[in-house]
Amino acid sequence: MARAATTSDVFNAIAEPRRREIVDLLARGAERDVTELVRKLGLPQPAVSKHLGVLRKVGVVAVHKAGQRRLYRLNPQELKPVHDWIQHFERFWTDQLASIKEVAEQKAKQLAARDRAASKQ
Amino acid sequence: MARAATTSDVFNAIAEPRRREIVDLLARGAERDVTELVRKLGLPQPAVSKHLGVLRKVGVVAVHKAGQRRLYRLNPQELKPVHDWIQHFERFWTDQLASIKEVAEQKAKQLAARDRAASKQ
DNA sequence: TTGATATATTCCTATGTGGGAATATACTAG
DNA sequence: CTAGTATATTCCCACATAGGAATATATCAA
Repeated sequence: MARAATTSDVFNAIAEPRRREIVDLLARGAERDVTELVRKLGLPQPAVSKHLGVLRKVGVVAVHKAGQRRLYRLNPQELKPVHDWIQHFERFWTDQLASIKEVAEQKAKQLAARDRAASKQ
Repeated sequence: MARAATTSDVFNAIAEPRRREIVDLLARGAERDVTELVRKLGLPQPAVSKHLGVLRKVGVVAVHKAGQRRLYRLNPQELKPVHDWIQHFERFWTDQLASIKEVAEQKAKQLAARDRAASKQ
């Protein structure tokens, strides 16, 4: 099999940095039309339309027509699977802080013990 | 340009479901050797080794030799960029609960109003 | 109508994929 | 050393990309 399609799920869709930028832009504020996104991203318009197409297919963004423009908005609940998955690992970097502190304290104790042993000789 | 390499960053590395499974397995517990992962995943050994190679290159897992086996462990802090990015959208689904409730209440009001209007005719 | 603007689509190509199969490498036991 | 076990690597292929260029489609304005 080849690599999964970018449109196969959210994880594949957001693997592309430009698409994450688009999501970021749509998160901060209201709807935006394509021209606005083109300007902010500094990408050619067809590239932006294609990225929007991918995000549309996985449901991360939604469109509606407004005259000759198309207004895109974020559909944030479609990002939730990513959040749910990554959240399981949150404890690791919280615990990590604690364990780094612990290790440091252990080392300090060992050094102190060594010093005491050395001074006895 | 073609699609970015799976080894180019964490986002691309974890886009593959099997690799997320591997991460999940390594998250629940201690180090595991390849054979163990092969058994749990039900994949051919070369496939597992290749997935581990990708995760190694982006730093999500680390290996050390133990005799003829290689023990893999999770390197959770490398997942943090994903967490940091997705966390920005957390507010959306918290707010969403509130807004779903609101919408439901609005609809109920509208239905009630329509019923009242109908009964007046 | 015609011309301009906004957006999407199509065609192209270089590239990297994931799985299968086979093989290479490394280590261990006897 | 030899056989066996554990793991990685190589070669294959069908496939989907992302960007570029060109074009199609839709809507507006005059």
